[in-house]
Amino acid sequence: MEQTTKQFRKRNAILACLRGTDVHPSADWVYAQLKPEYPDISLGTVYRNLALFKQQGTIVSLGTVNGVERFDGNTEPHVHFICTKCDSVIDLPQIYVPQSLCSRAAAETGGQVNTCHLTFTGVCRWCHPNENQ
Amino acid sequence: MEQTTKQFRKRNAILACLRGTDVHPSADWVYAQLKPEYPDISLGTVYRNLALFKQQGTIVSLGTVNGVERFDGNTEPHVHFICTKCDSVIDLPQIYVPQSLCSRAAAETGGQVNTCHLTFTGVCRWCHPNENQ
DNA sequence: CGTGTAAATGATAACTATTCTCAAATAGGA
DNA sequence: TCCTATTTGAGAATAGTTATCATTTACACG
Repeated sequence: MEQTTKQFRKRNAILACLRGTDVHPSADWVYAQLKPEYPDISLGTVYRNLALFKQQGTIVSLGTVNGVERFDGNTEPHVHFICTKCDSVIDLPQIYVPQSLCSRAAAETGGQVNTCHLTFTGVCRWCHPNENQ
Repeated sequence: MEQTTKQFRKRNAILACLRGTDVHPSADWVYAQLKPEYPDISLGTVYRNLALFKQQGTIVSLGTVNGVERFDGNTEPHVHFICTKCDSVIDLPQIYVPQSLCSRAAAETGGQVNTCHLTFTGVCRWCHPNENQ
């Protein structure tokens, strides 16, 4: 447990940053977040480690929102809402994709199904003109 | 109907190309597809018109697959499967997202829900090693 | 038939997110 | 303290997409 001393300080900070937020950040957001505490951190390091975590399955990619990739430290499958005005990504934790859909998808593709993403887009309550609260 | 004579020949060809395929193409694919018949077509024109159609709602964007945006001429909501090996996008026409999920999403966000995308990823039957047929 | 005007297009430059390169720094074991 | 493998920073390179601008085109009007 003393293993996490120095070698991976920045790497660990990147992972902690992802796990400590629910904004589903981009690489740039993580970079900006860590910059004050690690003034010499490089954007390349953020990209590198995000790619590593993604490949390990430690984090998950939500795909791109408005051209930039967004990540999620919560690897449990869950549903997302994307606001097309402010590009925020919000969890909808009370909505589940029925398991039956996944098994039917596997049957219908005839291949192998690994992930399942249900995503709604629209205008969030803070961007919506008629509901500013 | 003589309106479709010359002014929008390329524009119409782009739309027809999208509507006449089920590969959920990228801008580059459309460009390559039209190049033989329209040797002087420009990639910029393809991008421009795809953006126009998307804004009009004539076509729909599936988001990016491996960094490139993919489009669908079928604007009816339906479910997709993306193969992470060959990047093909396949319709799963027999699977529907329960309407109840959409209304619950609208309720839960407190905003306005416009679209709903259910996407599975995995390995398609042609890329899957144990099922090469 | 000409002419004028607005829209569409081609060529290419510009932009942006991301990846790659490589030398320097670092960690941790011998 | 030295050695080796890994991580990192800085910046170059890449790829997809968008913006620019002069040219072309369609079509309405005379």
